[in-house]
Amino acid sequence: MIEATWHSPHLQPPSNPLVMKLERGADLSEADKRTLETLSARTREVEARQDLIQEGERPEVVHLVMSGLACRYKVLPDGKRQILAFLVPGDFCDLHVAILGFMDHSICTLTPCTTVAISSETIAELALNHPRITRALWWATLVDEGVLREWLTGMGQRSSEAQTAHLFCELLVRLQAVGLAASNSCYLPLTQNELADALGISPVHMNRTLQQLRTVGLIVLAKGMLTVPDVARLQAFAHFNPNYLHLLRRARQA
Amino acid sequence: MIEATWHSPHLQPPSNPLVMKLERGADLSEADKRTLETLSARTREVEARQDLIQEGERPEVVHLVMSGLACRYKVLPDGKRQILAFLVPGDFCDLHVAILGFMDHSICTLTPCTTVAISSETIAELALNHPRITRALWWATLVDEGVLREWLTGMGQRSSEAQTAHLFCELLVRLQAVGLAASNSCYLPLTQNELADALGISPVHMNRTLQQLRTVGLIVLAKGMLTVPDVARLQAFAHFNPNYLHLLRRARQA
DNA sequence: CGATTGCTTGAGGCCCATCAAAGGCGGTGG
DNA sequence: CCACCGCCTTTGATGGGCCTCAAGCAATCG
Repeated sequence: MIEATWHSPHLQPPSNPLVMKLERGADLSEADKRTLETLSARTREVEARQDLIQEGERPEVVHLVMSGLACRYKVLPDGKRQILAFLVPGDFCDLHVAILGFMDHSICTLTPCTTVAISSETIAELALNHPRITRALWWATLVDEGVLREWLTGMGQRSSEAQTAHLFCELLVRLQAVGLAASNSCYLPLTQNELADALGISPVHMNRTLQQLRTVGLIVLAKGMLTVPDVARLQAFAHFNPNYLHLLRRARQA
Repeated sequence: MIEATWHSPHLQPPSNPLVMKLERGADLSEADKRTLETLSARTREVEARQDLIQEGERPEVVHLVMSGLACRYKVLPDGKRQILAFLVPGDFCDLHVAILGFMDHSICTLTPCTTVAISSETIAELALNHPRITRALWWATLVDEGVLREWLTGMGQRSSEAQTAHLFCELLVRLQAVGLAASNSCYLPLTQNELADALGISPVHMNRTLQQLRTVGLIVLAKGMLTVPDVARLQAFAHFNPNYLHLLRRARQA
């Protein structure tokens, strides 16, 4: 059962994923961490394949993913879908909407998710009284932009194999950063269809690309579990350089 | 001469492009506008094809384009280049670097440019004493992210013709927003090579794609001048919806 | 007037989309 | 408990979009 995998004991975040993530981007005090934990305490369970927000909406609250997997996406008039980002625990859905006013894309869950809705008043209060947290939130937003640039580069210039390998490297690192991945494996309950929509290729070709990566021994992917036999080799194959994720070295050593 | 076209009298911004742009994202007071004008007064001329910043750098200043055309880009180990964004007058190059610490991509001029370097102290002072300007700067950053999402969507899901048409629609609107385009035409001194690197296709295919758009009468593109005979038709062809540029309606009417 | 840069065109072939269909696998219900 | 169903994955066949290589042309410039 997909849900069980994300909730299985040894992959449960040892700490709050929001705190773990934001620590990578800013120096937070103990008080800051407690504030964030309180903030993310009031959770809500959402089923798989539910829209959290839709394009055009003007949400009053900011959504946050605390467990499960979600994605940003756009749908074109002809029905084609482009997945713009995968959201893992600790990721915000719509921090930007306070300034931009409305969503220019939608967000839906891919697996059952635990989410938190944070009121805009709370965000405003953070901005006033918690400068380090505010900085960390902006850091998270800017990292999202960095990831977007890397995806664009991959889609424009990399082969489908390299692009796929690169995505797996990225997800492994991001899940590790929130305590949801071992050193060379993680639960990744994405369908090939979803992967295809993220990489901009057809599902059939996605399937063949994965088979190719499996055949050469770069990945083991089955039953929602990704294992990377040789992480350095996969990273070399994908020319993966984690700089664009802007994780502090200090935090990485911890 | 490319330089001359950008400096030709009738396309000279009637007002400061930075002010014109930021007015689209926030309500600025007259004092705010004067502050921005003062800020952008100390300009520097840069030749075409010069790097303003390179990947990995930790610039001490924030760069701003006041005239000319520049781009964000990444180069892969095999030498392939992906252009991540076109920067037009009024656009910032590296606002994010104060929080992210280092550049995860490079920026170079495509035409001769006039740029401004703003010290990080000045930015910090703005953050402290000019909340509306600060908000406008964040707005600009978030719009950049929206543009990135749209580009990703185009690269993944649109045909090369639609993607190209979409880019032209975008640039026309963005240049209009800073007073550098007429209602259906603008100077656009991009080589087909540069366009190809932005769209993620080969230069040869870029050439054929442009010919196709010309043949069906959607665009006229020659000598660095883009003319769109029927803007609504081009927008319909590209399924262009300017929402993602987040230009305030209020300002759009002005 | 060579040299450089950008644009254009042709030929051949690969990558990838599309269409179609068959085989797992979990879940449901009789 | 097994038949059935839906979702996902896999496989084959075919065609087209796009890449690469290669060469010719136009415009600009020292």
